[in-house]
Amino acid sequence: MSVDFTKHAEVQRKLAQEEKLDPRVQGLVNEVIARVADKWTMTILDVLAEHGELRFTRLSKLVTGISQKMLTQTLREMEREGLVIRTVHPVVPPRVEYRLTDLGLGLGAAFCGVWVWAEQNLARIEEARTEFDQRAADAQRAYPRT
Amino acid sequence: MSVDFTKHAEVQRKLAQEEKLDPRVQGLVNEVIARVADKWTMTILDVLAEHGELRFTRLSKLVTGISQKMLTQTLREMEREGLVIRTVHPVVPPRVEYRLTDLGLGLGAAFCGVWVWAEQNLARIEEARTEFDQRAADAQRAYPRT
DNA sequence: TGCCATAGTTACCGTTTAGTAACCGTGATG
DNA sequence: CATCACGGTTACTAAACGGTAACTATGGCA
Repeated sequence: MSVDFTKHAEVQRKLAQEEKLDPRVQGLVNEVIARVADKWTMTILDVLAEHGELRFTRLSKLVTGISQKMLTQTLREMEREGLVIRTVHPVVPPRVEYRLTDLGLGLGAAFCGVWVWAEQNLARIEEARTEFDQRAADAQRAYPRT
Repeated sequence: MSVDFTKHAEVQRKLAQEEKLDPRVQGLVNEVIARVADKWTMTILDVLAEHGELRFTRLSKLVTGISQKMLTQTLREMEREGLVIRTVHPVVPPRVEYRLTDLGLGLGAAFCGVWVWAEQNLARIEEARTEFDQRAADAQRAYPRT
């Protein structure tokens, strides 16, 4: 329940510093993050960080819920961004292996913090949600819509 | 160009550990991250971390490019997740202030790593992209579509 | 009387995204 | 000759996203 204001102040300083460094960069960084921080990309990053090198079918089983199409698509994008390396062995049936580049591993490490945050604060978020919804329902009862 | 394998191994251990902790959690965490890691949410988080407390109109000017609708919408979602606090002063014209909760500040801190990563690796990503596109163009020239 | 500012909400509509399911090539196998 | 495995690609469709513009409420002010 207590807050580490030292840490927060530090974060604020960091964020402010980056703003000052280069105003143009902000947009680019934001774009990169937006591109990289999507649902499937993060899950694939995680799975590849965990298992090292994986073939397409194996990957599709480990990334629960993804469709073949989205897996292909996301992997291509990640390859384009330089996050994964795609190795095709010219045999039949085809054998294609995917693994993270240094860049990909670095991103995995960076995301680790968010991952940990999410894990640690799951309960708090769910709590906040039900509380919010409760307040919304109360307001609804007080001022019902037409 | 060199790789810090120590760090990477560490990351892999961390990620693996978390997997083991609770398989159900993975889905939940992923959902939370997916919800939180969108373009506007991150930008707003950033701006609020930098400026502390802001009114609606001021916020809309600092978050360049956002429409009134999306700002309202995103702020409501963030409030629901417990990331921001919305304070309404019952005066006229209305005065509404937004600021981050501890949870929001914590998320900002966690994302800081990703932010730094993106900033540091911008060049490498752009490089990877042009390289990829070049290879794609070459392949295209070698095997033109019908 | 009419207009201002603030912080929204709502209706409408085009764009983007993601999922389903079918199809493709190839060589080995039955 | 037909089927399977593997790693895709493609067409179709439903849902979500996000932008514009108009509308809301309220008290103060000219």
